[in-house]
Amino acid sequence: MTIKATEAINDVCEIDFVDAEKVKRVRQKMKPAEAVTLLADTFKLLGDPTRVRIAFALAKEELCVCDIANLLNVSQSAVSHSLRTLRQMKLVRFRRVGKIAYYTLDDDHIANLLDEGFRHVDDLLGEK
Amino acid sequence: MTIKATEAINDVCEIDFVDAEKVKRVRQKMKPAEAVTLLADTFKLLGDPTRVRIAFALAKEELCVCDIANLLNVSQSAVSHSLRTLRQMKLVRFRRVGKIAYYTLDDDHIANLLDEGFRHVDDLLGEK
DNA sequence: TGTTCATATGAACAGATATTCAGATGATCT
DNA sequence: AGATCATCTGAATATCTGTTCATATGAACA
Repeated sequence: MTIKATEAINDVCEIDFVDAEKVKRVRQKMKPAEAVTLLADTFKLLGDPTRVRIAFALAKEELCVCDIANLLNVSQSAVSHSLRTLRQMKLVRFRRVGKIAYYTLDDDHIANLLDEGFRHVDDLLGEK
Repeated sequence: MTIKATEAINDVCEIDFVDAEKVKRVRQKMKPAEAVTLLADTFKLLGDPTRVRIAFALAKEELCVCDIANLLNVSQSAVSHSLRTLRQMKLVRFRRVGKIAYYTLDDDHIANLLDEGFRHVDDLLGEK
């Protein structure tokens, strides 16, 4: 049994699938494009050392913009920009007390992602 | 008790910490720069829909380049480029059988990251 | 009201990135 | 050896991204 591969993209090998059954099985498990895009956007957000550090710090304590900037030795503007994108993607949330804005992680999943991620890199760094 | 903030970056508010104790506590918990950079690079790698789909598919089955390209409807060249970066960062591993290269996830942590990530976005998408 | 302070924001620039294209490599088969 | 096939790779390009700079906002306080 063979299945002709799509020819929409000319660079794709125009042969039959190497293992059509396997591909079929995987295809059924794939997530909808909407979820994939959203997940990629979430990872992309964490794909920056400054934002990783911000998120990690906020996983430990609720912090205001100014303290984050000082803690990480990054300009207030840069922190604010980062926090906005993190906010837009619902990774962090904040409450305002007077002129001070206190930020926290909005979601336990994010703390879990960071933990699992650090476990991964610790393994990598430990291998040497 | 007050601690004078660093003045290295002029945009940072040059005031004392809003909560010096809290900042001190967090600072002690922060991860070394090396680990942070590596983690950010890992997230960055997953911050792309194509690579999320590749990694997710490889979490389910071992697949060759050609089948991945056909499955995801992406050019073989693009898949190969993506796989190389995933390989360099030790997210995937491959074995070669003749001319065919079979790829799998190199690390359970990555599958866990994807699972936790999809749980997060499913929550987000469910809220609407 | 005027000043100071914490935060937010828009524009702009430098550096990074994903994809495409063209061609290389190395394995299989005739 | 020559042809075909799967995969890899370098260069080029168009797009995106993080930071900075300058400025705006809006709260607190004198």
